[in-house]
Amino acid sequence: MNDAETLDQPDETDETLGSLSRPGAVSGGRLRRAREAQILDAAEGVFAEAGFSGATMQGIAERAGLPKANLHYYFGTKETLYRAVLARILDLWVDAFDHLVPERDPAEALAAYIRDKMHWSRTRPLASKVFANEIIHGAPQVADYLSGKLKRTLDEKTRVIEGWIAAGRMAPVDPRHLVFTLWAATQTYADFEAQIRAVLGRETMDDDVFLVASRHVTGLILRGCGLKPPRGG
Amino acid sequence: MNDAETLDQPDETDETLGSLSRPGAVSGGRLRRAREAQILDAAEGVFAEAGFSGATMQGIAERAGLPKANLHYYFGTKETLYRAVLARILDLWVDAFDHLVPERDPAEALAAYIRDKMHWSRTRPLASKVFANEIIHGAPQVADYLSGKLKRTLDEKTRVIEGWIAAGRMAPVDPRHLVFTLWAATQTYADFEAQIRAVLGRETMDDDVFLVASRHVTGLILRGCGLKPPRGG
DNA sequence: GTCTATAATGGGATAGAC
DNA sequence: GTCTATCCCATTATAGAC
Repeated sequence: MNDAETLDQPDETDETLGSLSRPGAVSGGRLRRAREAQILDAAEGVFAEAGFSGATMQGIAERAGLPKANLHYYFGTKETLYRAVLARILDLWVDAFDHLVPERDPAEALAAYIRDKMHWSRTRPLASKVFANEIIHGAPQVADYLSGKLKRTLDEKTRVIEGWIAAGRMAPVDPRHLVFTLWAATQTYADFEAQIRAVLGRETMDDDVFLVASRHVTGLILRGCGLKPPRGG
Repeated sequence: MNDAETLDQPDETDETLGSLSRPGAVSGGRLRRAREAQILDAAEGVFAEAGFSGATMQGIAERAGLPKANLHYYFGTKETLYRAVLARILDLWVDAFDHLVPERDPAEALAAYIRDKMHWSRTRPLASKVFANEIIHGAPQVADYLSGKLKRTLDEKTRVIEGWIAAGRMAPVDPRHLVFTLWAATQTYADFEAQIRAVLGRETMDDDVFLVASRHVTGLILRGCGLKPPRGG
């Protein structure tokens, strides 16, 4: 199909999306890094709003304030640029799972995970949308990341949750499906923001919506797991 | 922007996507209806896999086993065909809310709603993906439906849930955000199926996955609402 | 490194025969 | 009503001047 194999680097410690700069380009150069970030920011927005096929290099160039040819100079092709955007998003999300460790109180750990995920939905909704779009269309670019690094992380966290359950510290919930629900319940405030705004009759997703949403998700999930919220929130 | 206004029919009883056949075409004709369904099925699949921009009329035609020009004969433009696909999906989903009525037991009502929604994720994942894609990209075609009919339905069901809470029949949960969580937790098994399969290490989403998923979502949400599952499920 | 101009492709839409 | 052949535009990518 496509060259998705080049994304998979099972021999390396980190199974991220791999080498994303052009073959001949050295990574250094403060100016280069700044230009790349400028282009990635613009691309994230356009890919989020239009999808991969709907996005145009011209549109990304205009949003970045650069001529179109510069994008090709820095990233070669539209697909490479798209993969670079995805890689940045995965880097962003990988850390939230660190809260789920055996020694921590389950209620505190889950509340912290929800807080972090809601934070990214609030501050980086465009990144979330690009990722959602990629998954809906069958994950052609990130399939190896999902079945590799992400699967191993989920397996590890599944054991943590099973440990909590075995110790009687929370109700017997399917750990993997609990995580699916956590992903869905938090990311919906970024991905489906248009629907939520519409049915709430709001022009914008303000802080107060996210405050209520965070309290709701935390309370509902923790009660669902037989836990009490750690704080008055 | 676009002609979204034509979708809004505030004076009619039903705020669906409105007249979707071509202006001159009479609706009758058994053969016509069959051909339209054939095209809509193919279009749903291609739009789900590729998005609106990524989908090609050629690809839809091949999937339907028809020449490309026939699609234009029946639906005029690509956008009209896309709107017809969306309209069919909304018709499909509108009924699940009927379970949430004041006189019914909250646990039974919510469990029935979850069951129906999981059923659609299981049997019509492509439809769910087309809708998800539309919302992620800002709901350009269904904005009026969301802020019209769907908002009114949600407002009505909010009052039902508030009634249950006021009567002490369930825990005090924000009704609207509860619905957002229900939508997210059920539709994720259709929309994010590629991710779920990848991290579960499965080639296909079989019945057993949906069985576990349904039990999980029902149990977690009902406990989160301070309710006990109505059956042994 | 940056930009203009252009080549090459792909796809939506339609004309017109049957 | 159905289908083939074709038009025309938008878009990716690149050549080559600066």
